[in-house]
Amino acid sequence: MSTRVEQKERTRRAILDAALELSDESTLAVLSLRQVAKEVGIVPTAFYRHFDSIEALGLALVDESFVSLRTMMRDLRRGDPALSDVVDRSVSVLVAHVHQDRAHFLFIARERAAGPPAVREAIRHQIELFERELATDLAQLPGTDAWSGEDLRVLSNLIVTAMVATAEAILGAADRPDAEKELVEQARTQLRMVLIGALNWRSKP
Amino acid sequence: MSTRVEQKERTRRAILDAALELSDESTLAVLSLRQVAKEVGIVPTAFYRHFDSIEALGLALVDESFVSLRTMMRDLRRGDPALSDVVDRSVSVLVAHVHQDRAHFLFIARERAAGPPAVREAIRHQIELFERELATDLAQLPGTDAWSGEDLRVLSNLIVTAMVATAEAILGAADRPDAEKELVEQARTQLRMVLIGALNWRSKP
DNA sequence: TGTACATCAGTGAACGCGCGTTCACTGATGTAC
DNA sequence: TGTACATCAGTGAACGCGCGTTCACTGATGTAC
Repeated sequence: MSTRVEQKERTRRAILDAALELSDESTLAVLSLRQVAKEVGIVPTAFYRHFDSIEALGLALVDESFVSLRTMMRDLRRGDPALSDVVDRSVSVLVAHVHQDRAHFLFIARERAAGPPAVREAIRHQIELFERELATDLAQLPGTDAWSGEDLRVLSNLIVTAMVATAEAILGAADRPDAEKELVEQARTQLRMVLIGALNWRSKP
Repeated sequence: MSTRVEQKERTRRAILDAALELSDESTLAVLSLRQVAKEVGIVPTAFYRHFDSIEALGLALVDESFVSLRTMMRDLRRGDPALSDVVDRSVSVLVAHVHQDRAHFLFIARERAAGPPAVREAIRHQIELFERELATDLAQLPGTDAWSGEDLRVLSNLIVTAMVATAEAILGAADRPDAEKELVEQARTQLRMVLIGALNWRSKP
């Protein structure tokens, strides 16, 4: 096994980790190549051996973050899709992943609104893929036979929007367990309200 | 009437407008005092006659933006609170205000996620006030008698979250009227779904 | 196995630039008498 | 109304600093024979 290749990969990882950690406190937009290099312990010019620019680094971080989100999605699909406790389980899995992957969630939350256009677009696209997957899952639930594909998509969008907002609120409530507990309860109630609305919904013909 | 005071106010306005326009393309965090001064046509040091820092300027812009949102809220409350067309009217008013006050909405959308901590907190606080007002309005609707105050708050949060997401999506769909039309239709459907869920909801005892 | 050469991640000096902030200033506007 | 003084928004030079990017380089690792 080539030591040189391994070493390069290790440095690349260190750059990604440093950027993630540094953008925890501000934004990719104010992150300087020199700050990242200093944090990693390399000279600024060595950065270019790994990425063309901070923006390219940002796109790599988006990819990486959504790999983690897909793992969450897989966790969610595992187990009984019965409606009874699907809400509680979904919210619990979301909260667990927000804690486990805090840095990635924080990164996405920030850059979604304020990142460079290419980064924002990449995030928007990934969230849209997410919504489509959720729509497919929802179509499996009993009681959705009368729904149009369009209405399934609209419902998915609403659920994803609410879950994104919950994740962002939980990130903001770090180290305030009581506030987090309230947010979790709120998210569960909201999901239940939405599902009750959904089950009483009939698509226009 | 003092010309000196008027002139100072005019320069202050010009600084606020320039900052709003410049942060349209990026974020407050990367906005430099020198850029703003250049845009206004004053020397950088003159900035300090009006604001202590870019962050203080940001807080002033938050206040200003929410004045505009309160105008929107007032527009919404005007007219018949009957449930029949409350959804269509609410979404229409939101869309109209997003267009009319595009710069302010864009500013809030960005800084809400990526602004300096004090700015983020100010925005969070204003949105919370908003939710409370909405909860008060919802309590006037027929069919909510059986609701707890807590559930009213949770419902308000869900509605505000969905409307914020709609506003942000519309800002992102600038100059694509067909995409905007779809977003408007989606927002209406989502609000109807949520209200149907709400009307079939009974708070826990 | 040993040698000669190629690769390439990381180095370090240097550049011109825009930044926030300081300071003493200017001159038009405002005020007291 | 006229004069002498005070106020203060805006000026302009200067500072030290961190920035992205260029360039020629070094020396350990990898490869061909």
